[in-house]
Amino acid sequence: MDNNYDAYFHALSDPTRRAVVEHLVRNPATVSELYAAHTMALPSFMKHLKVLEISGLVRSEKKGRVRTVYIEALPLASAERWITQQRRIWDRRLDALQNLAEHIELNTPSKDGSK
Amino acid sequence: MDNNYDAYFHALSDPTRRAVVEHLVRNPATVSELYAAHTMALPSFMKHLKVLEISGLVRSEKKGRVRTVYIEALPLASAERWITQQRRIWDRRLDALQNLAEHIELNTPSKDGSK
DNA sequence: GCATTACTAAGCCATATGGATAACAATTAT
DNA sequence: ATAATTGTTATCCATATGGCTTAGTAATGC
Repeated sequence: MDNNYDAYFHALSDPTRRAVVEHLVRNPATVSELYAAHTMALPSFMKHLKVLEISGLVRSEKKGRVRTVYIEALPLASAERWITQQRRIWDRRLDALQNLAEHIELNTPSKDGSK
Repeated sequence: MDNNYDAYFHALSDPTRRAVVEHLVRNPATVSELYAAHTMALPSFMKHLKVLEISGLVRSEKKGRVRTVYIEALPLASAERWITQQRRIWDRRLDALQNLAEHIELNTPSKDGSK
């Protein structure tokens, strides 16, 4: 079921790597193109790409001396689903509490003190 | 705008911490209650809680000797939104490519070789 | 008051992380 | 053939992380 959450979330926990993802969802890009937006040394940047690739969020192919990097949609969707599911459970709980509050309000004696 | 993505995603990159989140979206819980499901030493577990709390994904209050932990909905939603947005951009791109493909197909000479 | 419960603090340790530099391919352009 | 481009490999470094133990403190229960 593609549950590599540790790696997915770890990969997304760094701003450089999120910037790469933000680039790649718009267009595949070569290492140089991706690197252009950043100021660190290239080998440092390459490490980030490797983290992304090992996690599975990204795939790459080398042709000649140029490596092109592509986003992988499924892992991103998988990470999204985990969060969405948690939020949904939380939302349902809020609803339940809300309903409970209304129910109590309806059955609570008002100012007249009637039991 | 509550953009603490580094901390949010880092917090979610550990299975122990995700388990805590999964628990807390259903119910607030004390440290002991949360700890019950885990086998590591308590101080190790506490470190995970601290990571969650510093990130902002979680809030806690101490009453007497008991600390109760609550989920914070907004950061979770914020992390979700970041991913959702990336996926949407990616989806739109796919649609565009799909449309392009159809367009080309319509305007492509078929077997008869007609121009 | 004393024991138990529920954390908290301090410090140790091995490994991971995020940065750097230097040197080395391997392609492609001139 | 040489030079320039585009990565890659190998090391090094400081700090962070995720685990541990040991020794507290502060509330509560008996």
